[in-house]
Amino acid sequence: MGYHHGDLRRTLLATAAEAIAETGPAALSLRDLARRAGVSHAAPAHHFGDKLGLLTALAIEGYELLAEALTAAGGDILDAGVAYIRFAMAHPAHFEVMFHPTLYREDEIGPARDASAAALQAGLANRPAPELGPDPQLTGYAAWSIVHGFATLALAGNLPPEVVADPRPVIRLLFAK
Amino acid sequence: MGYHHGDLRRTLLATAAEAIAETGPAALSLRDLARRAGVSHAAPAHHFGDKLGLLTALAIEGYELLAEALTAAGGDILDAGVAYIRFAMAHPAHFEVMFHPTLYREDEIGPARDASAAALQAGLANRPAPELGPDPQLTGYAAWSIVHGFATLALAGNLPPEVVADPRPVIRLLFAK
DNA sequence: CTCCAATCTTGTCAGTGTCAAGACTAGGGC
DNA sequence: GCCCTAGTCTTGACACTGACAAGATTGGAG
Repeated sequence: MGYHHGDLRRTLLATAAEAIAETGPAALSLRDLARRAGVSHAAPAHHFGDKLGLLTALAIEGYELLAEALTAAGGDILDAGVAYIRFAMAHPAHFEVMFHPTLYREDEIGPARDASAAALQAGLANRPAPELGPDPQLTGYAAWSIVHGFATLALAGNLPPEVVADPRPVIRLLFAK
Repeated sequence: MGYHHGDLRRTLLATAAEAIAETGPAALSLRDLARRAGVSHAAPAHHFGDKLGLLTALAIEGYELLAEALTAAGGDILDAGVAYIRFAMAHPAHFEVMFHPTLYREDEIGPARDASAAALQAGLANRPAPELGPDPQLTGYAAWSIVHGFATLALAGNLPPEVVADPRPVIRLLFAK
């Protein structure tokens, strides 16, 4: 740990994720983050420039984590779907920010975003052709929609716990013949 | 048009919806709304109490609009799904707020919310039994997930315009045998 | 005509994001 | 050993925001 604080950047990102998970991005306060980290109110600015910068960094981190989770899930699209939902539940703040472009600078997240997209499409490609239907691309959007919607609804508290606990049966309905 | 402004309440809600649709809920400013409406900075407080109050009113309005749209769509669940997505695209700010409980007071939206839920379940009940699968409730969550996910992804700019233009083929994939 | 309740204004306060300027620290070149 | 530069953090300031209190204005009921 280097100087006064050492890994302030990491600490701020982690604390921001906590705060957002509890009270949402709208209530996020840089000064509050600084207080929790024990630094002055202007310290965050040095690492992230401004608030958008911090949220941009969070979004990038989120896309990287998602890409990892998806590739770790292997080639099966069902497992990828479950991994997608688990990621959202495990990192609600990242997930929240990632899909709200007004919260960050979209032009800075390119590479990280592409990595996630590639991981998603890879999962789709490994699926047997008959299950993909006549238009595989449409099936891809349907799959993304169902897991994304499931995750979003679960995070907002709109799905009962027992359903959230095992998303597999719900996802399977899209591919069941 | 009663007093100085007349229907300030309605104007503020409409302007808030515009502002949120453009820059997101986090950037919403009561003082800015007041300026746009041509009233003093404290005028909104009288109608909504505080910021949460305004967003709560928006959420209620959203649930009412959604309930209307769903019942107007008739008994078919495919049409209901399309109506759900069209509602989200037509009223992005309402939709955004409705599904972010940290933005408003959940204990004040009961009735409006129940009306929407009832309209949704009615659509599901009118569906022929074989399409609902072994567990109709799970199918309901799957249907909700796919249309909600589709709407959310579309609003965040993650779906190509031609797919958004006609969501039907994507939704149909869930029920196609 | 009076009075009242609803609506809006003015004034104020603490809290926030951002910028500018300066202070401190670590580590490398001499 | 010493300096000096780049990176890190602090201090101070400013405009803006949400919220509160107190007062002004208005339309309408009686």
